[in-house]
This record gives sequence, structure tokens and C-alpha cells, in this order.
Amino acid sequence: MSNVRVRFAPSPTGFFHIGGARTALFNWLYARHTKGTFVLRIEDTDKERDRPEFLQVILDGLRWLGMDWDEGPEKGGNFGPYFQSQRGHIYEEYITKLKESGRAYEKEGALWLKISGEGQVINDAIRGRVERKEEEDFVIVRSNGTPVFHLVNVIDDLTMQITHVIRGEDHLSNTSKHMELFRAFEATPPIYAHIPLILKSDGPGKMSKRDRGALIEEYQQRHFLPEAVRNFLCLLGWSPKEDREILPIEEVISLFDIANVNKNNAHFDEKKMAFINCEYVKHLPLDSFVDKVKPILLSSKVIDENTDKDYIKDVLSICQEKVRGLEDVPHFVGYFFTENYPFDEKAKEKVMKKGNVNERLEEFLAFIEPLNALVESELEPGIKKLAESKNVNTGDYIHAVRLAVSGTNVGPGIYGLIRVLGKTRVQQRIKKFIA
RNA sequence: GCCCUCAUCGUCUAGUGGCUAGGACAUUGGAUUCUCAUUCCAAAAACCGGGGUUCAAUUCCCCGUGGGGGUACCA
Repeated sequence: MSNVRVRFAPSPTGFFHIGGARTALFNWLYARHTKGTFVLRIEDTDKERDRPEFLQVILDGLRWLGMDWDEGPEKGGNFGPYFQSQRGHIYEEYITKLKESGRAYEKEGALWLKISGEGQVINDAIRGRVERKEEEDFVIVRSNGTPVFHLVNVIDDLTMQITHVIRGEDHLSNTSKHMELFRAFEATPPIYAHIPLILKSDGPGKMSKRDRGALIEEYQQRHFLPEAVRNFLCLLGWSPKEDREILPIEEVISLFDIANVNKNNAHFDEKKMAFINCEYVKHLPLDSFVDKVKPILLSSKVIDENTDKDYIKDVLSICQEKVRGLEDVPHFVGYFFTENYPFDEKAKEKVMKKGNVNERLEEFLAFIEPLNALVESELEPGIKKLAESKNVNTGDYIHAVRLAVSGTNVGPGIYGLIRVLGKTRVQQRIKKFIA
């Protein structure tokens, strides 16, 4: 284990923002890369907004994304407590130090820090040398007695022996205040690394919690694969510097370094997020795809506890490569599990326009009648031969059959579809359609 | 206003003092005489502007412009 100690310090406000998740991720990656320590600290000092039950949202989100912490809530550690609300006595102690050294003074009931008057040089690990001078004394304890963010943040980083502060660029301007505080405590500031922000995909400014795709909870609810979300987040501000984008987290850990994090802000791209999720879904082993999809099909009432397990697996095996993500599966496979499947009017219109649909279906029925089991290896050449003999396109049979047995014109490959539905069901559905 | 910061296709990015400036998403067009929400192929698409430095700048420097952030007894 190295001596690197990084931290993620969220406020439990009831949601887990994508920007926060990315900050957590970069801290976590750096900790794992350096074999250091990832500390989770909860900044729950805002009485107006913070609620204890909101903590769970953050913890769930972190776990979901596979970011385990070495110290913090539900884990403990030698530098606790890890909730700011429980660290009051530590703050008192440090406030007293400032008063005694003459660096803090009271005015109008609030405690102010007397600035050094010198420019602060930040040797940012990402941005290089940044110079900024704090021009005015600032409040560190409000007149109601509560300490402000800058003070507690610095005291926590100091006492938790944080070596690298990896945080959003929105804190870059605050850093001069924080360095003033470290100097006032006669301590060496940590190494700072300010990572770029995630901007809205369209309008101006950074992602806000109201923007589509801004909350980790949204991806959880929409059944995104956490590995995919994490992979996408890795690519926002960092790159493996080769022409690959989908890469396992172990590889990211070994390649990641704060020195090669980008400086420029990145716009959120919903489409790319969806694409990466698709890639992960497609490459899931079938068994794990089935395991993940089953509960979704159950809760959307597409299947129930009695639905045949092998049949479910058969259906999913032909659909996996076609679905657009786990959340689309119920809609995609609905007709496999009910005789009451809806007909897509546009698809119907498109197929019927070709004409002679019933004739084709009759011919198809006659073709499968003598067959025992319907398998791809017989269906494909059989239908082609049938089409040739009638002097029509294979597509005429395929489109008509697909519409009749599924109610739509999109789906898995037709031969697999017919095989999985089975002869009896295919015959019944086509007959019902013709009638 | 002041302070800080950033700048390669629409978007995410790779890259270089001399290259046909690479990849991915998205887009468009083909192919798979089986749909497409699969797959494959192809196309279009970028170095913000102006000054320097240099034999040579997309690359280095300066100034603009544009974006972003900060300017709270919020975090």
C-alpha cells in the first residue's frame, strides 16, 4: 500500500449527480492505480438540505458503480468520524488554534480569517502552475456558530492526511482560500488536481440535476449496466490514448493517472452513453444476460413465475444481439409470451401494401405442414425454394410471416424466431391472422 | 465588473515544429435479394481569429474572441 490518500466528499442531498460520480471515479481510479487509500467522507453540515436517509443514495450509487471505499461510512477507519456532523470537536480545536495564533478574528459575531496578503501558487497536477491571490479576509465561522465549507473541508483533509485532492474545476478558484487555511494551520497543502466539468449536451452551463441523464439513479432505474456507465464516465476527460474505448476496469486502473486527465470540459452525450451500454449488453454471457433480464420481465409482467425457464432462455438467446439495452427487452420480446400481442399499424400497412399477403401465408402454412420440427437449417433453404417456385421474393414470405406471428416488422432473425415460437404457435397465429 | 481556467470534426477524443491530422458516437449512402434497433463497407465532417518566434506552425509566445467556473455568514 502506498501513502496516497484521496477522498470523495459528497453532500447527501438526495441524489447522486453524474459529475460527482465521475469525481468519485477519478479518485477511486487513482487510489487503485497507486494502491493507495480511497476515503469516503460525508459533508452533512448543511442543515437545510441534508437528510440522513439521503446518504443511502450515494452509498448505493458508489457500490452500484463498483467503487469500494477503504475508509468511511459502514467501513470505519483510523481517521474518523467520517461524517462532518460528528466532527464538531475537531473543528473547535482548530478554530481555537487560529484564534490563538492571531490568524482569526471576530467581527459582527462571525469569525474571519486574516489573509496572508500573498499570492498562492497551486501546482495543479492537471493544469500545471496556477496563481491566484486571495484579496479579502473571509468568514470561516458564521455568526450562528456553524463553520463554513472552506474551513471544515481543509481541516478534514488535513486531519485525514489526504495527499491528493482530486475535485471539480469549479473548486479551482476556492483553492487559494484553502491554501490560506493550510498555511494558517502551518501545514503543507495536499497536491491539487482539478478535473474538467461535465457540461449540458445542448444549452449553456454544466450539467444540472434536472438535465436528462444527470443522475446515477436514472441509469439504475433504466437498467443500464453499471460497467457501461462507469466505462463511459472514464472516457469523459480521460482516454487510454489508443483507438479503443471499451475497456475493462482493470485496464483503466493500470493506465489511469491524474497527469493525463484532460483540461477541457466535456459535453454529456446521451447517445454515446447508450451506445456503450449496448456494447456491454451485447457482450454479456448469455446466462448473465438472462439473469439480468428475468427480473425486468417479471416486474413488467411480460412473464410470471411459471413461465418456462428454457423457453425464456431460447427467446433471449436470439434477441440479445438485437436489443438496445436491458430496458428495451420487455417491449422487444412481448409477443413471445402472449397470444394477445399488439399490431404495429405502420408495420402492418407497409407489409399489406405489397399485396397477396394471405396467399403467401397459406403457401407458407402448406410448406411447414409436413415438417416435424422447425429449425433454421430447414426453414431457410425451404422458404427460398418456395419463393423460387412461386416466382416471388423470399422477403414476401418473411415479411408476411413476421407480421402475422409478431405484430411488428422488427425483431430477431426470422428463422430463429419461427423455431423458438414453435410449429403449433406459428400455425395458430398465422391462421388467426388470415381469419 | 473583477479573478481563475479552457480551446482539434456536431459530440467525446488521439496526435505532431514538417503527417493524406487518426479513432469513436451521431449523421448520410451502400451491402447482407430477411425486417432493423444487428453486422459489414463507404462518405461527409475539425486544428477559433490576429499578430509574432521559426526555413517551417494546428503544435511555442502574446493579444483578441468564444466557452466554463468562481466572485456568499451555499457546498
